[in-house]
Amino acid sequence: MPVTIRDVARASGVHISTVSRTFSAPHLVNPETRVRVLACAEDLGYRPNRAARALITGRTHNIGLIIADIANPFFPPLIKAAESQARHRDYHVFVADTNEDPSAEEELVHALAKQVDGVLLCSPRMSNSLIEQLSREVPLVVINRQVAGLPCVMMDVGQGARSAVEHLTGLGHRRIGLLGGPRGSWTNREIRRSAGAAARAGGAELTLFGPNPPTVAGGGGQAEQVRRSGVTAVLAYNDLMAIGLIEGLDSLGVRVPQDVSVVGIDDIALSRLTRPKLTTVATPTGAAGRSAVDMLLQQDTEAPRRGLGRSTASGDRRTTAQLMLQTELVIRDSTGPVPPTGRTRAGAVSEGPGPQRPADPGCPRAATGEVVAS
Amino acid sequence: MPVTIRDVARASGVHISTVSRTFSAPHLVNPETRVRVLACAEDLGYRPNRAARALITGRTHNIGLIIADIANPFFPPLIKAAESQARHRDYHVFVADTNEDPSAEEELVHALAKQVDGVLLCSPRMSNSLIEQLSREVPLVVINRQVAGLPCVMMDVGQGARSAVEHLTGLGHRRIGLLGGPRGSWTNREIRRSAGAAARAGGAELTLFGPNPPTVAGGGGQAEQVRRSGVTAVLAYNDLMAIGLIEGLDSLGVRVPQDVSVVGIDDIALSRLTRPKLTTVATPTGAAGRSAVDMLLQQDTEAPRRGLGRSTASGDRRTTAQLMLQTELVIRDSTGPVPPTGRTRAGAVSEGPGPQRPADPGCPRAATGEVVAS
DNA sequence: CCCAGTGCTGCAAAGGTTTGCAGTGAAGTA
DNA sequence: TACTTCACTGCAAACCTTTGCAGCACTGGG
Repeated sequence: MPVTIRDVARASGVHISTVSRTFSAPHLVNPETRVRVLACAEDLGYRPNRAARALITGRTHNIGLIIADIANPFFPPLIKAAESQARHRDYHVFVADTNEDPSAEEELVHALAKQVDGVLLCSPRMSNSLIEQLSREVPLVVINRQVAGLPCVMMDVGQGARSAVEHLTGLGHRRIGLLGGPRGSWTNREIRRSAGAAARAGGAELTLFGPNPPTVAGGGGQAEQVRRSGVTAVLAYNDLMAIGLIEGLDSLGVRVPQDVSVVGIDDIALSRLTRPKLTTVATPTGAAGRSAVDMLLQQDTEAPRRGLGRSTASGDRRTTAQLMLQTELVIRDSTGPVPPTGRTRAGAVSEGPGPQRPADPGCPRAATGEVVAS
Repeated sequence: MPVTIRDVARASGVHISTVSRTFSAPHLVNPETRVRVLACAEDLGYRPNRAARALITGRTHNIGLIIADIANPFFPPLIKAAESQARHRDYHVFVADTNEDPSAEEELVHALAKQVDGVLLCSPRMSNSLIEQLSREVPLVVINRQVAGLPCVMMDVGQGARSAVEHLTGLGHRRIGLLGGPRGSWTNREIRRSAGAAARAGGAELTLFGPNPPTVAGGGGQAEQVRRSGVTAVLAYNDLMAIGLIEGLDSLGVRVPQDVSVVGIDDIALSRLTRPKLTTVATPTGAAGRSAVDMLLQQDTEAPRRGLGRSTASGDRRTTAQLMLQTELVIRDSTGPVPPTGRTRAGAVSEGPGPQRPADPGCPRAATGEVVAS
């Protein structure tokens, strides 16, 4: 039923190789023949079978993009940017979602392996060693994570976290919470490290809440703990969690930013729509998507799949680029000066009663929180 | 460099067909041989080439999912549901985004055609005839649209629009705006038709604003026109536009729902996070994704790709299922009674000065809006 | 002793395409 | 005329699997 190159050859009275060339190297075939073949192909509705073509050329002109959670609005801009960049270079992007599940990630890399020319691994949750192993099966570019020997594009979320914490200490906050993200996240480790250092430098104490799923619910679920801990400001793993936390605090009667300041990370579109508008660390997601595609395609054209280049197994560790993109703190309405009644060690000046803090049931230090730095 | 079945055969001292069977029909090979082959395969890191396998079996175990705009939070739940359903049946889903561009849709169907066993076309913007034509190239299931002769899963957005308008007329609104979606959208036509009928039945006048891109910006861009038109309530093509409209109205000093009521469609997660919480028509996106996968896979198993079944060209139009899923109005905080000072024809009782309407510069009727029904 | 059956494995064709090489005929050159 | 060049086209191998069929060595029954 499906029409093949053979049908077209028969219909137009030429050999299949001529039909093939009509599509993949038109300048090699006589113009007259070409139009005839093209006409027949059009007639029959022939389309070259891309799978069969890939089998022999070793090129699919597809890119796989594996995403931890497509429902997180952080990713769509990255996806769009990658797609647009790929389109310019005549590639298609296939996206797959893993539900934050490491085993699904591995599974998907295998599934994609021979159907794409390379895979963009976005915020992977699996182990470094597994990633390295998979990279022998198909060219990989890792986004939002650093793994040695592989091309990576990262966002300098450490710098962002530092700026955020400095912003908070600058506002007088001395007891800051860190709303942690998912286990296994490189970004999470970076944030934690840098925020810890910045807090120490600013004379503040950092309390960790987590790990949590990086979702609105994940943020909201810690509202009670945050309230009880007595922190006056929180840096969240991402905007979604920050928004969830604000929601949760709100329903507990804690106002943002009057009672507690909250800052997110990512600067998703949504962060401009909530009330209060979210102070957050903007990450260059579009640039990340574009760069990742570029790096993959460059690596791909450098290393011909077939024929020469029979890379001498060892010792040709290509100079794998690792790209670090800058982030930027965007100050909006969810952060403010430390509340007058807040028990900050630095002894913020009390300016009268001010807004009433919610009841604090005798648990002035971290409730479930672990003190990371002080 | 890539290790093939031949390498494994050589290493384990058997014929390639035995290796093949070890993976695709293990019960046909001697247990001893099997473990030896498996060991060698493991050793060499062999993975069957899915593209080559697909070439001969005619099955890829992949499903393509083409989405109009991945950044629209309406889609992720559908994608997730489809993926999970597919996973249960041992299929993978590849998602592709078209940026609401009809030509990208066609392009993508071709690109996916031979690399998947079928394609789910979600909210397509191309013409019916083109869709039918493409369906001869690869099995198709259409979501959010009705096209004759093809399996479709739709949401009864007409019923939803009707409920929404009835809700509004029940609140006393007699001048209702319809914030239209993108050109070429089946959903848009359905909404318009049903909303028009419901308005007529309720004695209300319906004013159309649009078409617009189905985004926050698309909704916000009509805020000025909506204000000038004098409508007291608006039904938006989707939640995103509703939210954008609310934002836009807010910055014009028009309050929702006191001055104008707004209802969206889709019930995306975001609609519970905005202030005011959005009244909207909930659409069963998860069920749609699951059903679409089921329909595709059923159709796929019915029709063996190779060998028998050589369908007699005409006359075997399989009874193509068309599924209509129910929708439901969710009343939250963005709708309220018609404002006392509103110039409604039904003559709502004036209850004193009430909230001041914004200045209306002598343009009491539809500004750019087209009256659809009255 | 023959035959059928069983359990496993090898053989080779098939799937749709690309591509190096060789062959064709015609035109151009000496 | 003979030789080269040129533009085009056909041939066949190759890519990596799967799978129907046949062959093999045994076993057990008649």
